[in-house]
Amino acid sequence: MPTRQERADAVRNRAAILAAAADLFDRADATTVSVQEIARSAGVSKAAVFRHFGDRSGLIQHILEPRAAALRDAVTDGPPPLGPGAPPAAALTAYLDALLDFVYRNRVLIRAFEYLGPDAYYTNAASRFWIAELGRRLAAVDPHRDADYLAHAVFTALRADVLDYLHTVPGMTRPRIRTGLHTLATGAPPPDDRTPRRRARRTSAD
Amino acid sequence: MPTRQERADAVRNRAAILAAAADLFDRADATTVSVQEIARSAGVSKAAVFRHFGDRSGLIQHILEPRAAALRDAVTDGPPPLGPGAPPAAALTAYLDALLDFVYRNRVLIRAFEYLGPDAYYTNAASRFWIAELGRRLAAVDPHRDADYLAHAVFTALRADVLDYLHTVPGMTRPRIRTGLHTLATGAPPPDDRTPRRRARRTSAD
DNA sequence: CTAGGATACGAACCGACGGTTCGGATAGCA
DNA sequence: TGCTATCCGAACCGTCGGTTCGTATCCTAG
Repeated sequence: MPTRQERADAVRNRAAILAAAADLFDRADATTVSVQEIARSAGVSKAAVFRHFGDRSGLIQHILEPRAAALRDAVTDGPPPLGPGAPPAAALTAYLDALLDFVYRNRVLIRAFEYLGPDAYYTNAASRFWIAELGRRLAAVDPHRDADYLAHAVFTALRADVLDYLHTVPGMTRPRIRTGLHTLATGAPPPDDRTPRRRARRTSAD
Repeated sequence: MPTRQERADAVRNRAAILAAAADLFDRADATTVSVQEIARSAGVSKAAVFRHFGDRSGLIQHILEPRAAALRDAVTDGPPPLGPGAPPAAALTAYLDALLDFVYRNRVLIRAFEYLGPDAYYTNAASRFWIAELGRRLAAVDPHRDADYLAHAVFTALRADVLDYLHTVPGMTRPRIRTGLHTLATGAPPPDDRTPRRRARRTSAD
């Protein structure tokens, strides 16, 4: 029994919801966007949103997934150093840079996801993949450290809310965060680091 | 004009609310405890809770503050190595241990606080104090690293939700987290570390 | 082209949330 | 004892994520 073709209005509405949601999530503070708003912005009833995506979490995942797929492909099948085959140190550097970039570009959406529930950020399939891969690359660089713990710690430092906070409140620039992140993961700045060396940097007198 | 003495029932109710809230928060998942529940458990109306503490955030802070005060005093005025006067490495080790212990003991309450809002965890006065002190001790140990960034990263690794997750999902023990945390902060395990050395530790086959 | 059954639609509804309003009870003070 | 500032709880508010259900729409078989 062949499944009936999907109704045209259903296809249209789902696309409209996705577009409206992506737009609203990317624009505003993620936690303040209600499903009601998204539905209204898409010209659709709230029930339609829940029918298509199950719940708020499903909607967010549907927007985030295609964006994450590109990075995942580059990591598993792309050319080195991000893809497989590069020497461990270069592989780790490229991976950290790619993750930082990805989280930063999608930070509002990821924050919405983090905010879903206590462990939502860590226990979803995508994050588990990133963490496992991070652990592998860390272990390849230095098998003496506890790569599993370190992977979780570094991944935590990559949380969207953390990056957002570091950027807006203490005003840390992205290169500085990048340097700090690499230092955290490897004990040394990345090879091409351009941030000035500093001794006993003092907190700015604010 | 001398202020009238506070009404006895007001004093009684405030104490009852604090006790009930502390109990509920310590017991259950922090994010699921509603003000309604607290009020009912204290034998008081919901309005009474808001009258005494302003809002949910105020209530949580009122419970957390006295617990934090003890640690803060030990850090600023207590005997070394937690208090001032110890050599930098010992001061940092003691501080990390004290923070880890404090967060772990009060993790449910702190999670409730973290959950209040996006930057609530970092921007409140107490956290700013812990982060600044952490930065100072980190800088004293190694002035070459970016102590300000590192302080934020280590403090993030000390978030209650992170510790809770590490403990319950990947099943990391507290000594292991402690070792990882010290390694993160200093590049080496704490001097009295007892966790077995491991090379290329593999993720358990789950 | 049309009839009919599947399917998606939105309006109305649900319980619970944090927070507010307000008239009435009550405790402190003279 | 009586006045009054204070504190009380019941009822209410708008909004949230999520569900129910009668109806309108769309695909498809004849």
